[in-house]
Amino acid sequence: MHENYDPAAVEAAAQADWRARNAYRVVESGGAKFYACSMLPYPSGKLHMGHVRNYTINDVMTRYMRMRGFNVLMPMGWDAFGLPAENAAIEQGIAPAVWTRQNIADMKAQMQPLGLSFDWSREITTCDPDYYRWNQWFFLKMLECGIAYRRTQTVNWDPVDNTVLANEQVIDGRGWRSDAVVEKREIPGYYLRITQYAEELLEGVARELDGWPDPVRLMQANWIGKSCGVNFGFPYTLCGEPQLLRVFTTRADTLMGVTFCAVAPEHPLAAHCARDHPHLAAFIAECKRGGVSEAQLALAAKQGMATGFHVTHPLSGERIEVWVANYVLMAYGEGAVMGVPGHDARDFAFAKKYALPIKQVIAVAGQAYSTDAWQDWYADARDGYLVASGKYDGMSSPQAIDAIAADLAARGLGEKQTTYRLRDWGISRQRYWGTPIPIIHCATCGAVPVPYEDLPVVLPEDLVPDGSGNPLNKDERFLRCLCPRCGEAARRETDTMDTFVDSAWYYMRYCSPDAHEAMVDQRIDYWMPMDQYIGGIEHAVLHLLYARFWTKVMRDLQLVKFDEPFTRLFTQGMLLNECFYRDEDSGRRRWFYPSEVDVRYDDRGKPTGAVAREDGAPVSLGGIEKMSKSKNNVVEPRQVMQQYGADTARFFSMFAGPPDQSAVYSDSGIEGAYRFLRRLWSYCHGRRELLASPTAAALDGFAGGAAHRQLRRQIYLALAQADFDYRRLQYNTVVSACMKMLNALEAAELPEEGDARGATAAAVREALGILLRVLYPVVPHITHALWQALGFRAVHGELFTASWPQVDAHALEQETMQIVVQVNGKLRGRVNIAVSADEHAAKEAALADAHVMKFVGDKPLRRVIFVPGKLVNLVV
RNA sequence: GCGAAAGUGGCGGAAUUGGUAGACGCGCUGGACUUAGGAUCCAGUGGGGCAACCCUUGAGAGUUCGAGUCUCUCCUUUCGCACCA
Repeated sequence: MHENYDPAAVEAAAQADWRARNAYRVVESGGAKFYACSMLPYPSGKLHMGHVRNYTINDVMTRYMRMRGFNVLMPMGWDAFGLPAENAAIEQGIAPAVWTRQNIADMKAQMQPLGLSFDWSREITTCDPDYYRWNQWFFLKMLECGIAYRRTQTVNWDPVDNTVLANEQVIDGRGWRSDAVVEKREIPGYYLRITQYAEELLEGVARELDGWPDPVRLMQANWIGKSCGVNFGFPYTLCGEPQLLRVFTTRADTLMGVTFCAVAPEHPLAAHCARDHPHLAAFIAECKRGGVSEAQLALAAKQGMATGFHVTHPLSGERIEVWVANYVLMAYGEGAVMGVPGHDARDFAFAKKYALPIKQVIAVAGQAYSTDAWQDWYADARDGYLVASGKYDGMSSPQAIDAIAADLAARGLGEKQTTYRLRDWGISRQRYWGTPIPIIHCATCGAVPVPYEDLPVVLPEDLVPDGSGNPLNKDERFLRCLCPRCGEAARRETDTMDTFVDSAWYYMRYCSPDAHEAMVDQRIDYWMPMDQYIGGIEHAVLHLLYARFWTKVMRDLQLVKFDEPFTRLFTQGMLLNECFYRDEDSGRRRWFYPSEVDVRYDDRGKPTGAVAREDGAPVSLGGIEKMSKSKNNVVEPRQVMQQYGADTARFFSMFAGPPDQSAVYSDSGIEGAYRFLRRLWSYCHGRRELLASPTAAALDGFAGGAAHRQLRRQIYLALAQADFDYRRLQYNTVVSACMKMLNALEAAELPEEGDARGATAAAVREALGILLRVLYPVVPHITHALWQALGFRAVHGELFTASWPQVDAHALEQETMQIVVQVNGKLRGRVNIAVSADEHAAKEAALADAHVMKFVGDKPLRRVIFVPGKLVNLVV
């Protein structure tokens, strides 16, 4: 054993041992299984300190569960399709396939030294044909059963680059590369009918996902956005034919307050009215300009224009004018709304702007209604009753909704309906680097599915996008094919699938990555549903909802037997860093790397400012921010690992804060972690001879002195805390428990001579055996080395197969204990009493304390509260 | 605008869920050892006060023998949704 801790040597040796033993390869062999998985990363090529934290959380969890006896699966893969590879291709002229595979190799190489216990034999790369062929296969299955279908979609179109833009590529209504004004275009695409599962997805949130964080469940529920109301129509006549202008409302009770109707600019009735109305046509065109993102639409001012067209009120028979309004969404409900300015804040504002009549039909006792200004109670459906509504007068809102819905139904004009905010999932992307949609377009047969036996449709990997559209459209080798139905020459679909398709089911493929004949095989019954999924909160809605939907479709096609894929979900926090800047004379803001800055403190340790090392002149504190290149506050794991080793990086990232919250990187925190590991090493080095000496004293008959008993108690108390915190995934306090153990060991004054030597050796051996095992999941390398050097391996086998230490209840026992004495709830003293003491004995002990008596005085005792093991409170 | 979460020393954060607030670490102060140390070790470190004591978990109320923890009203920050009819 070397005297000094040398992380590089320790870590290389430990990893060599694990490799030689194939320590993390896992098979489906009986026993309780535990499947824990981190969301698969995009291979950007750079490993981030944030990755280190995320995967260490996963690794700590699984190493702990292995020690608890579980058969643990912890896989890793790559979300390898997507836009960044195409952007890199445009910038660097490299094929996305080459760029992506190189990045994967780089990232894997950076991950390796961290000592993560992945079973690499199950690695998945989503751009491999062996993987994405099952995207294609399942897509065809979904087409067969009607879950997948084709329809037109509205997209952002860049008329200069001739390409479709994602919402985030539209900046101020212009293409991010070309700067051309973006148009909306209608093009055909494939959709998945996730709305068919809306109710089940919502019920699952409420009933089955109790292992998920509440914010995520809430976000999913809001995203699905169920609302119950009435769908009905306003009759009108068009070219002599009776028609209905259908609307959806949750407030049918306000139907008698309707003073106008409003339709979306894309509504067919709007187009009809605009034919002889150039002003209206111009207004509609104006509304359709700009991006399609909803956030942009929401910021636009409410505008509308009357059409001059009228419909009939379904109950009163009044003539109601139809308006076109930009705040009505074609995609929600019927693309048309009834306007009730009296009881809807938005309609109220609209009516005020265009001088439309406002009619009160709901009253609340004690509240005065005025059309001058909006008040929140106008829209309240709880306390109101109907007025000016004919036969419905006096009803409560819920009663009126039922009565009005029944009357509409009786006239054949409407019915109660449940709608969802959730919309079908459009999976077509006019992009090259993705899974080809397995469809062939034939001039006579139309869109024909590729036969199953012809899968996979392989994506050519040698194309280099240049920014002007999808290169597949120019690749004749790919395009040319024969129609599977009529055998004539045909062309392949060039759209590819959304990358959310890849991530919707990859975690199932880990269970049987080598299954060549099927998407998944029977091994999935062993591993799934996953016990613990780990990922960022940013995936709270889309990815997790798509994965749940995909699972339910797989279940309905009898591929799997479970309803929900992820039993528990853990959302880990981000790693942030300080940043520093100086505004230069040129007006430019210069960001300093934290290592270029010295922070100054006053005598109390309060920071007083910071100066740049290069010139000693002050710099400003920019606060704590997400690590980003532009702010110069990125820390590369490589630097930390080279200087201090992987264990220090792991230890720091676990100790920095609770794993579910964001944490701040700090150099002194890294130093502190390194200091602890060095102390641990040197303590063990100092005790190696004691531990090597033969000892007759077995722990069973261990009767050592008070110092020995105190040490054992401290160690086991810390073990109990660590075990509790491992179970609730609070690894920062696990680390703190380990620090307490080492502090206790270092502080213990144990005899090392004569008869007591054996007892001391036994106590220290027991304590270190526990400490090394508790610390192992966090810092597996140094503990591996110390376990061997101190002779534990010879007795108990390898550390990575060791079992979790049990708390010895006997060691925690004590004869007397300190309890707190309160007088009127204020802390006034501490007394030692027997553990077995009852309330009476505790009271007597408390009253015997001089300091306590000072506060009790001769006042009569009104009440005594005794909490065994904690305190006694004297109420006077 | 709607919804959610969170505010604890100079800092990161503990407090096993109503029972000793500030564990553990960082930083800072003093000391020891040193040619030197930004290495290591020892001691101190929420605020006020000479002291007895008093105050202290964003602010204010409330429930309770007892509140960081529960309730209400504000304030601040972060996140999510964003015209959802």
